[in-house]
Amino acid sequence: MRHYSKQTRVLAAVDCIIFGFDGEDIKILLIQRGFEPQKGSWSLMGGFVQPEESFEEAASRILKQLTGLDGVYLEQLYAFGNPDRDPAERTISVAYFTLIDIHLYEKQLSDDYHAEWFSLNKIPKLVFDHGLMVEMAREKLKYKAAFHPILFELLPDKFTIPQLHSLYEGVYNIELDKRNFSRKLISTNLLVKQKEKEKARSKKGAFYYKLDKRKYNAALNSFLNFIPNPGNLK
Amino acid sequence: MRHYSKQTRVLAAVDCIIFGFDGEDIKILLIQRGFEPQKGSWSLMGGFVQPEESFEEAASRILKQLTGLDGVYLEQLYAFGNPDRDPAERTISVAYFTLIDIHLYEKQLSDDYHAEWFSLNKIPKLVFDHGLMVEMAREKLKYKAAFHPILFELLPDKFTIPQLHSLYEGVYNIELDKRNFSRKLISTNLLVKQKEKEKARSKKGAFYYKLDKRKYNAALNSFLNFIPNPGNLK
DNA sequence: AAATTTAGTGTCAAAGTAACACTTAAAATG
DNA sequence: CATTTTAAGTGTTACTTTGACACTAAATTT
Repeated sequence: MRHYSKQTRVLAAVDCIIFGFDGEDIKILLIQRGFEPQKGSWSLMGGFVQPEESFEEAASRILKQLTGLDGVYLEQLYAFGNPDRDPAERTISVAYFTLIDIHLYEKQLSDDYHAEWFSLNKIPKLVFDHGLMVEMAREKLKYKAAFHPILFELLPDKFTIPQLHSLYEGVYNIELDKRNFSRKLISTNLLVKQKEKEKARSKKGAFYYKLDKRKYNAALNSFLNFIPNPGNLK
Repeated sequence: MRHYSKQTRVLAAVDCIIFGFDGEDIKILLIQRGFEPQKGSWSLMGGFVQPEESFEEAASRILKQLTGLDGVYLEQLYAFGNPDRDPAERTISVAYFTLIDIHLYEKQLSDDYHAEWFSLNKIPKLVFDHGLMVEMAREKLKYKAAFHPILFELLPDKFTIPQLHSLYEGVYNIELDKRNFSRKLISTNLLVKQKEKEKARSKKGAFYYKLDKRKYNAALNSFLNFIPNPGNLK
């Protein structure tokens, strides 16, 4: 079998933008880089693609390494390939964005990486082009969540409508009328009301809901419309 | 400067899915592969990323090589990285999809590549994973064009509403009511009516329109809604 | 002059959207 | 135990958007 002998080869990496929601703010999980160059700087979790791996497998492996979680929402964001993006050697990176239930992470926590959650408006300076990756991931999250019910991935199994409400307000950084929001949510028919209430957040307590998994999986690929005047996203 | 000496390197390529519209059908431009493996098979136009190039620069260069065109609509589609996608040697490929005015191409034509336009429903078997790339590009075109006015990139400077109408019907493979379609189009305020008519397509002739470039550039990033019941795209 | 072909336009009912305010449940307070 | 506090939960209305639908107008061909 012939090879393309005259072409130069490059390193291939993946980096993960990991989103979580603690009930107050949208956050992303960052680590302190453990090796040179720029050891000690804040960075996305990433790693090199191994010889037998696809990009997606590499991203899953890296995600599992850091969070202990399997089977989380994972979507390719963009391939970054500027020749000088890593000063050490030409390295292309395929960025993946992932949505996890932050509480599951807390349970699985095995902190070999000095990982920390950062609110989106308090992201520290990041290595290489990771700042750009985060920015693009944010945009994509906004864009996609305006039409597809992906933000449920950030919530636990049981959640309340007020929780969802703050989540959407946080992602879009706007206020949403709770009556219209609630009506829209209910009318998707994705939610199944539970009998128990969540009592931590308020005196009255709010009913828990669960996702109807079957309908949810179908709805992931259809167009809902969660955001009024989606106007100028991305 | 330290290097990541233990990691394996891979080849990096870009491939272009080039869409055009001849007034009848949506087509893509394919070439006959000029080198092994699979020399002579139909393939997307592609090439290796050079040491000083970003992905986007590589895609522009390759596009220019084949079509002679500069400054065309170009958007990253997806990074393909399965270990065995190229049997010769591990090669990752970043696919770009591009929209060109097919008539400009005809003028610039310099056929060193045995390039041919193929209607979307008559795509031949393609090398490697190029068939998958084309499929994803189609999906993305549908998805994006449902909300953003990108299909104008496929038309010449002056175009008629009936032309636009067939274009949209072709992309979505549905019939669109021309009254509603026309109303929607006009109400975007992106179109400027010209005084001349196009007379080739019909006896009565249809007025030409041009894009209001300023409004168009703004509108590329906003949400319009060209397709009734976008229902289940992608 | 008549026929053919495609461009271009208007109405109306239904659905969806956004704006808006009060009631209710439960705990905390005095 | 009565009152206060806090956040949950719910309905109405005007407006806009959508989709279904059919006729007239312009120009060429016969």
